[in-house]
Amino acid sequence: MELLSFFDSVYKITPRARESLSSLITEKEYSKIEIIQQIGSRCRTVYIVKRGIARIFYHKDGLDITEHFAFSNDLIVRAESLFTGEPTPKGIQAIENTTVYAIDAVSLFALYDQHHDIERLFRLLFEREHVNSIKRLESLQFQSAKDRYLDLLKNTDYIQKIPLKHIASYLGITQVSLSRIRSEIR
Amino acid sequence: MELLSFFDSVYKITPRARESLSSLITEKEYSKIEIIQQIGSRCRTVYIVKRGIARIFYHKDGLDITEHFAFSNDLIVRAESLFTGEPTPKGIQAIENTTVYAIDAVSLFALYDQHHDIERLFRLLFEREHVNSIKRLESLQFQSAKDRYLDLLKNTDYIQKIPLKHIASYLGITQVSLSRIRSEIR
DNA sequence: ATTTAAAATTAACAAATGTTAATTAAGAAA
DNA sequence: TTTCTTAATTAACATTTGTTAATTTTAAAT
Repeated sequence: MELLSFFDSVYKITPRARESLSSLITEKEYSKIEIIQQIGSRCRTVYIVKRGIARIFYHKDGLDITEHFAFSNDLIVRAESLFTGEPTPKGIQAIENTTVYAIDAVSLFALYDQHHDIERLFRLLFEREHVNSIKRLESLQFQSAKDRYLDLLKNTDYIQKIPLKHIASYLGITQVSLSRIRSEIR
Repeated sequence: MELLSFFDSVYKITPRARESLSSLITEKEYSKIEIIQQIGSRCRTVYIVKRGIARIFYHKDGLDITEHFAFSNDLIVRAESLFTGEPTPKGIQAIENTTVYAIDAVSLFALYDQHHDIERLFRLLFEREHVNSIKRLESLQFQSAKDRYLDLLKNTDYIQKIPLKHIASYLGITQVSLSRIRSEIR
């Protein structure tokens, strides 16, 4: 399975662990716009995008805000819920027709006890997410919206497949501001 | 040791593991303003604040920007370096006279191999940091500077011990803007 | 205590981003 | 295609935040 070789590239686990882990992995397909996890739910599934694009979003003052985009091989979890067990005001939605690998979190965490190396693999995977959060923090803390947009253009393929309203809220600005920035650039 | 009971409250490890871990823990004192880790270095130490206040900071366009504050029992690491091995443009500085527990990261990671439960303990500790990063992201993405300041006031004791210029950059605004916000509040 | 340097405030003006509303463009459904 | 709905753009004006510089306050050093 493609996912297992991706995992291998992060940290190689024993064949036995690999066997146990692969039995937890299922595939799910979602069509464009479809909700993968409802707002307000608990995060009890670790998703990894196989193909397509998904986003984490929430509502604030009636606005729809995108917190995160995920592309191929990206994890997509609502960590503030997965790690605490608390419900989260955030949901997950497919932006394109999207296939994800899904791993039940309770079963996964149970496997951690039996296989030290599975816990390590996922520790390393989540550490990458952690670093991503920090990078994003840096850009939101002290870059102008225009610079954040230019960085996003530079670093993110598939960007043209994402509705601009989602990009705007991801950047922390209104859609109108993003339009203005785009017109300044050209 | 106080630190070990704090660790116990997060995840209880075996006495043997506890023994091994405690042999790695040293204490260091830093006086106000003193640099704990230089900008540009690699993060090879996990610090936990015993008492006092420390910050993670970096320079951007000649400005000093505070990315993070740490108080008693808070971890303070430059995760983007600790988890990747790369140098980081960030440094660590004591804001008050500060005592930290220091754990050498290389030795710690070596212990992970021998003690599954030590790896788990630190996984859980770093997960908390990860969740903190996400919370901070939310506030920077779509709250006004005034709301961010009010939240900080509400949630953070000792805030009055931190120079306003550090608070301003932490909030992603200039010191002048923070002064303006403070005068509006009263 | 006095002096000195650094931090915080204030004010005036500039730039960036938000808000509302109208218009155009794009995409989905029939 | 044609129609209809949603997304994106544009414009005008409001608000927030930035910039510079002067002033006051606070804290450090002597």
